[in-house]
Amino acid sequence: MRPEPPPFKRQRRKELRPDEIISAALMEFREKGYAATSMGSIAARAKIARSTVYLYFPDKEALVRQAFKDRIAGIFDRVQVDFTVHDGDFEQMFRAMLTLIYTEMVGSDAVELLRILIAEGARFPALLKFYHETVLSRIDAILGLMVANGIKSGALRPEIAQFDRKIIVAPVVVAAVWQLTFEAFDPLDMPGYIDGHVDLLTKGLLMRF
Amino acid sequence: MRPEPPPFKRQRRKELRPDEIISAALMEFREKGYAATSMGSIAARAKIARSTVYLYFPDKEALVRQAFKDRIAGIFDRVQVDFTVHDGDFEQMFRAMLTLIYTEMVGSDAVELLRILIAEGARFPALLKFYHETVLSRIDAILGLMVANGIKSGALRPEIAQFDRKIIVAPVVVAAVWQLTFEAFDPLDMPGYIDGHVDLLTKGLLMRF
DNA sequence: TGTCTTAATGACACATATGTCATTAACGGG
DNA sequence: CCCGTTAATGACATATGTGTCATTAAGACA
Repeated sequence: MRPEPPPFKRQRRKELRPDEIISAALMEFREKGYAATSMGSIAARAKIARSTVYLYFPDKEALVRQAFKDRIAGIFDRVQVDFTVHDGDFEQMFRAMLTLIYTEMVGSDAVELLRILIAEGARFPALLKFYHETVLSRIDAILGLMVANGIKSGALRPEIAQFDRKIIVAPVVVAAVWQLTFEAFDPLDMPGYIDGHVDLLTKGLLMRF
Repeated sequence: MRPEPPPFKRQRRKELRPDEIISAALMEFREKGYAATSMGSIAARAKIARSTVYLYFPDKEALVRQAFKDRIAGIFDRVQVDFTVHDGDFEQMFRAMLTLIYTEMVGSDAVELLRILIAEGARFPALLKFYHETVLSRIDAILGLMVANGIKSGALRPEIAQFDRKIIVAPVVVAAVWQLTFEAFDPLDMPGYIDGHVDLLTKGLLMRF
């Protein structure tokens, strides 16, 4: 893809290559999309020969699978807060939890994973399943505990137990999708957006008195 | 892509071809994704020669642009309800409006447009702009009027005027994204989902008394 | 039925991608 | 300092896609 004017001295670094290749790949995916990105352009971005990529990943699919595992593992490494215990102030807790999700999901490179998932998921059921199990069902489990505790303590309306909990975090997903599409020419006011989200949730979910 | 065993009699139908080609293209896009779909496979699906496609569309980008215009125009042809006037029962009206959006957006082929938008939008700003202007800003305008009227009549909390109105319809987008990804192995209970959405909205948006 | 317009086609020249494998050279251990 | 292991490379064979254009034949009209 690029001519590389000076013939660099070739370097041997077995351990670092996989990460370098994955980073290069994610950058290419963002610019051209997964399907339109070639192994050649990934190699060029990583400053190695195309055949070197095949030394570490049998094909593009294996590469993207590893990218998912790495990035998602990174998120869960950074986030280990327990939101199932709370002091009763649900507005405060919602805000803290949502701000965290917004930061980790919308404001990081991980949004790119969502794009790949939506764009190519139909071709890679394994990727869908992995994301579903490692991210979605974990978030849903946390939300489920939160809701159950909130209902038991009398802070939340009992009807909420019946809800599909995706509704609660839906605005986060929308913010992520917005980031992937219209953000460039119609940017989101994130603080105001979060305020609106929290306000809707608390006034909607909290027991009226 | 396909050998076509019997040599069909070639047919001349200038007027019908564009629609046939677009339909074939959308089916291919759903199965393989936009970027991975070739003009050849579109032609094969439409049962015409590959070069015939170029007779009607200069390239794949022009084809997808026309597909967007056609499908979106179709939606607005079918939907001409005015939600800005209402009888004061906001829960009823929310349900009616949301059910309509769910039907037209999530339950139809139009979801596929959303997938293309998310997957390829970065490469086609014109497509993003078109969708933003023809779909999103229209829906937002309707929501804006609804909210303004609701506040004026005392049915809705005044704070809502400050909200980003994307928050109100966010669960619809999430349902659409779900349809494009996890629906196959973790299907959404749509009626229950809509109930939850409406419940959250009304209890959250309506003036408490 | 014969003729004309033009929609439809098949083939060409070119471009880009993939996966493999024999060859090359980086660099650490003796 | 040399030498062996093996990471890295470049080239090959193959496959798939694009856009163009001269040729073919469908079907309307006289």
